[in-house]
Amino acid sequence: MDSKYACMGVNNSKGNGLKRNQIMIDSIKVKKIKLNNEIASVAHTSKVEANGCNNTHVNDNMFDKESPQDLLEARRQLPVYMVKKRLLEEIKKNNTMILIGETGSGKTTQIPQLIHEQRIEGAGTIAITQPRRVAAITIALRVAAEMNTEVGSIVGYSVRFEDVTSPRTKVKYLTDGMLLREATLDPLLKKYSIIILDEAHERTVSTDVLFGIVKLAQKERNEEKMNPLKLIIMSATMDVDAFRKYFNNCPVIYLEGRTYPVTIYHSKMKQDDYQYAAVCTIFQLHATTPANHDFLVFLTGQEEIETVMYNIKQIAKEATGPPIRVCPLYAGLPAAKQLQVWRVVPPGTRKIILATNIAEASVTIPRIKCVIDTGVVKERTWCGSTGAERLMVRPCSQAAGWQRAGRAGRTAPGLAYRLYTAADFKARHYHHTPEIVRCPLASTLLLLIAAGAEPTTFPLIDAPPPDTVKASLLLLKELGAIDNDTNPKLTVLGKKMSMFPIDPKYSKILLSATEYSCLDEALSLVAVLSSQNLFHTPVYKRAEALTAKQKFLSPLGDHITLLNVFKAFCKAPLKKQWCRENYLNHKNLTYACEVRQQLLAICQKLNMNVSSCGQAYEQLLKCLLCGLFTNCAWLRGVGAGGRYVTAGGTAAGLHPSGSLHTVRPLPPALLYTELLQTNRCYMLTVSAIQPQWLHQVAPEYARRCRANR
DNA sequence: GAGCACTGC
Repeated sequence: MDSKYACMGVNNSKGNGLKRNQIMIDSIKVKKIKLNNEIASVAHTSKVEANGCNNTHVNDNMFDKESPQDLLEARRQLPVYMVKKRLLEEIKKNNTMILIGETGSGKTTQIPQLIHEQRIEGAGTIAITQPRRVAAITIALRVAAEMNTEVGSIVGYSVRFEDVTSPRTKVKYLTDGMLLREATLDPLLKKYSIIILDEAHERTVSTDVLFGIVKLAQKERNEEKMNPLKLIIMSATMDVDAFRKYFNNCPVIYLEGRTYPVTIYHSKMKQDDYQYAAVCTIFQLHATTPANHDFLVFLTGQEEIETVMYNIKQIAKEATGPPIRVCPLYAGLPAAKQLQVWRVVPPGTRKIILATNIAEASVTIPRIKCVIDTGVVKERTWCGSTGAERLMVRPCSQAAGWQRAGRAGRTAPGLAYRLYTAADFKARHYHHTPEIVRCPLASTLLLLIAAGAEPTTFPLIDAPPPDTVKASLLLLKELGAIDNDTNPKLTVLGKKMSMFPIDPKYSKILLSATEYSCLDEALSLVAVLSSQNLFHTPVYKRAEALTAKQKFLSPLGDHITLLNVFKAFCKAPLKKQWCRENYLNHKNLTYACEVRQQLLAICQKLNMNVSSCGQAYEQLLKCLLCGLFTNCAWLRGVGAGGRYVTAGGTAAGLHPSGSLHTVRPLPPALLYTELLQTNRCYMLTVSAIQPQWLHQVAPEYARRCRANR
């Protein structure tokens, strides 16, 4: 092996016949955990990878090939199946428990089935939450196949836009966000007798809030002598001490997983340029390893991936070794291009996948032999005082490092090259900071208040900064959703706002739209604003992409431009082709259409009149201001040197990618959707407004703004 | 005249 790398613990396989995963040998976490019940310690070298994987890429045919006998045999091979008797005893005995199961233990697919076979759930339903919709869907399909039943009957799933359950459903997989939505209608979650929160270590805002919801529901149902609620917290690896403390020292059970050993190499020296180090490592390995070894390289974003891809292609022309197929993989990539990653390459060709952390947990790529881990991740941070967002490249956590390395051991033993030193790795945080302490909280708080909780006393494992809570409550007060910001109660408007699965600023826009006779347009625009970027701009086709965008541009600003794109998409007969020609993201536009339908259904339920403002866009912009009035900026100075200042006093510029960037004279006042902090502070998705509109739309806020300015 | 990771309702 190249001397650039120091090898860590390669020969740690135990002599007792247990071929343990290299990742688990570094047994920090096993030692750290004080186990109440060490139930299972089963390891296998079976040729079949456990099917309990939580992050399967969608594949409709995946489950059809196996006969019921095959399925049963596969189930029996799973570590969790081997210890089912003791596990079930523990589940019956304890009302709350934490279950730590490594990848491949089968916990997600088997435990709900085992519980149901024993009818432990009684008259209620078993809910199993997942952070991602693909996971909820594919696991439900798998479990239905294993139980030899149709999905939607005994086994079902519920995700946004899709509810495949029936009154008969006893095992229900759903996204954590979906269960949270259900909690606003029924905070005691009465229809469930057992709730399993899976992938708890990911610490999404929804899971963190659900912890509190289910804890309170369990307590209250107990006190009111209602049907009891059993809780199981499941996770791969996690900060068990914090979780145990939170759940009153409940028992912890450890289940061993089943993955293949991955040998980890660390860089001996600190690397100053991880991109360069990645390219060097790729070609060193390329020259020395067989062509059928696929590489997976973790990078931080689209631009970086495109640059590295370009460099690889240039160097490959002169390098020795087999032919190379490079595949980019990031969320913003159109779906058709993403699929290249799963396509089989001709024999003798090496596949090199350049991915963001989408490949860390969200999708699984088979046959990866080598992982090259740059050790960095792009993370969104949010500045509460200015409201600006920032994307920063930072070192990833140890947990992420293990997760990335593990991607090489899914189907066979693998190798992982870390482009940072072992000392660097050890110095890192074990986990990343939970999302709830670093994001805006207005929508979460509105949901909590709607679910009858008190925001100030609600139990959370990690409390968000008090300033963030205060600012978010103030915003809800200003939007008219709550009556006061110390002991908040929902107003009539707030009750309606909480019914929409979108940012409260956006639901306020919709609820104001009837007044401006523009609900038709507002629905489209809010749907687009709630989706991801509609424009696809590859670095090397920037000019073409810009030209294509011209025909949608509106001099009024980005909001009307987005509306033009959306309207044109709805009319286009051949949507996929049309999107390709116009450098637009078909997936995100389709998603926006689905969101619009959902929002429309809620508006109809509220008896709102869907009228159109036609070309009278001033109406629409005033309506936008009803929800976004805290996002105004005013011109300071004149001419090209004109600068804008936000209500919070932050100096901000027009982003060059926006529709208003070249418009002169500069509008005296602007409405922006987001603030982005890079080298400078930029306003994103901006429209021009008349300064007096703010006084018409939000007089109280306008007065306070003026007083502060 | 710059550059946006990933989820979810």
